[in-house]
Amino acid sequence: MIFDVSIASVHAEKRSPIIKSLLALGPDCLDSITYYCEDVKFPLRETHFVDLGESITMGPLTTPKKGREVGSVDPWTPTSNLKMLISAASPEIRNREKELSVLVCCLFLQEPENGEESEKMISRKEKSLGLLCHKFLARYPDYPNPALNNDICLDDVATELNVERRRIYDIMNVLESLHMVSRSAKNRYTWHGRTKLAETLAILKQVGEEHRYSQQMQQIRQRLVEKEFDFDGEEKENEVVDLENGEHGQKELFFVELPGVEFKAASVNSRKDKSLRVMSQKFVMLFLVSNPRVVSLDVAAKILIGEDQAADQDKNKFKTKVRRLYDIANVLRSLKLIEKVHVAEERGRKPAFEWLELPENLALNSENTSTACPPKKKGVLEPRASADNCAKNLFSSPGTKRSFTRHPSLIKLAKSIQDDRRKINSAPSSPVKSDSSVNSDFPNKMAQLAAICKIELDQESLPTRTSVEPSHIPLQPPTQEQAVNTTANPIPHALLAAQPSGSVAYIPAQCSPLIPVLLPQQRGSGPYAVYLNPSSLRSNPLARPQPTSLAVRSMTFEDKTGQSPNGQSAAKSYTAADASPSGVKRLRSELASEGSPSKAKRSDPTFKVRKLKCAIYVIIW
DNA sequence: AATTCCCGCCACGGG
DNA sequence: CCCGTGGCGGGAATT
Repeated sequence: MIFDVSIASVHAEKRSPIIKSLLALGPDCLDSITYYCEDVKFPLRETHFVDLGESITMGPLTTPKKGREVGSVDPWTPTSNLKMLISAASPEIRNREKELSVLVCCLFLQEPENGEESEKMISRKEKSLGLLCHKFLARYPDYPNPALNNDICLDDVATELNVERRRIYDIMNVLESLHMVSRSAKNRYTWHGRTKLAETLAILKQVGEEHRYSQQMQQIRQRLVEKEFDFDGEEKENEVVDLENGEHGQKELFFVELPGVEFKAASVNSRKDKSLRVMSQKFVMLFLVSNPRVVSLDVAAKILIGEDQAADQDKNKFKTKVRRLYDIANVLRSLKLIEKVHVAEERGRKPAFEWLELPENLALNSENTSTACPPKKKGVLEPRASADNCAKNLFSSPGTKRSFTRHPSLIKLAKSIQDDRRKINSAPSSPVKSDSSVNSDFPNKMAQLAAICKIELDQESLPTRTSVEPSHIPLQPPTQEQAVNTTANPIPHALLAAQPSGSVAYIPAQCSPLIPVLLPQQRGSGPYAVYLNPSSLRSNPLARPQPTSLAVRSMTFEDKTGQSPNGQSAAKSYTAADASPSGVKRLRSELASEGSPSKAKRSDPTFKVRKLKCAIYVIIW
């Protein structure tokens, strides 16, 4: 049996990391991967990967290449693989009953060391705007083919991501501020991805300079410093007045548009609104303009206020502004444009964000920029760059030249995916809800799970990201913003370099007990659970009962009591309603909006997992 | 206690 | 008046 490997509902362009991740697990690990189909066990490994192996060299998993790497790239380690993989997971999985489809999901759970606390820490994070944005972004390619249908229907998105509409607006607003999307009509957006990003940022930077944001920031910082350092006297005399001096008096900044992406529906161009959009743009400008590309929240908030409604008593205004900034920051963060850091200060630390350079910009503007082709990633990075490109080619649109032979079945696969995608995109999408909602929330669970895993990973593998104290300060006048820790990147390299990348030993050592998770019980060729065979990875005395798909199912969906069927407490499920006090409230409002036809039924059985270590999320069909 | 930021009420403007 | 938008701030969850 030959299986094609693909990652359902993750856009083709974003799949290669996942595939690479699988490959990087190493042959020995692949050996131990097993999948179950109707309780029948099949060996996985080569059947799946030989296929791809033809084009995607197994190189990465043989020689880690530990040498010097370019800073921005994660070292090629299982951990980073998993992280990539997880971040690429997406909720959108359409029913594809016709095709041979196998869903693979390996969940590595760590035994609850002392299982009591950490009971429900997931609830809030799992609803964060950043996470939501992640899920949203996974559905679309970074560089969409303009010829294709890149339509976005808010209703569909909201339904599929299982969130209130309101939240989608938040995301769309900041995406629009970067011209990653544009409103095409009511309830409709067009996806542009990152094709215009560099251009937009260039413009924003320019506008930012025109507005002298750099100077303004400097002033504010200055003020803050002396206010705090100088006997904290109350001489708050020097108002924010001179900020607006110059001919820019009250030259309110409106939405910065792009030549190409004008406002489509000639309706929306009113004044008042677009606040979030504009604020987002300003926020970004601050980064582009300030020299150490770090801006703290309060400074940003001050500037945004000062310019908006001049002469407005702060305090509450300030607080609100900061709230909005968090919102914006969260989506910028999931876009990987900024990252949270802290600036050192006498009074402890201040929250701040640091701009992350676009990989696009690293390659300068030495090539044609008109195509929809993503900028190459500079082969300098590492050997796996070739595999990367190749993987990309495997799934990208026809026409792109590829230097590898594409296996016939892969061609078919790629085509299939695209057809599928087309179908999805062109599906009727008025206020009509997705009919086949029977299984429509399964993907959500998957994504949720993966997302949760990601969070866990982020937290546990990057503990130094925000906690390191700056030991050196640039020679320039030490504005607080400059005292930023810059150790974030180097650390992982140092640590991980020590251990062989893609090492086989890593998995067993780190992720001991393995619990398979999922899945939906659709008839036909529904998804099936796959997991690493514990025995082959590590002799576990408490050898779990050989999980059948049934067992798996019950483990994740049928346990409402919070007690895992087979005595395991690693994975449970519960309904949103009984999960928290707020659930009651929500329930009520749900009932209130019952009548709305476009309102998706919010049954929200959420996974609760404790001590999640890492997860693999693969879909095969 | 401070920091984050989710949630959803409700206003606004177009149809 | 209805509905799509999205400003806004209470207050809960986290740190």
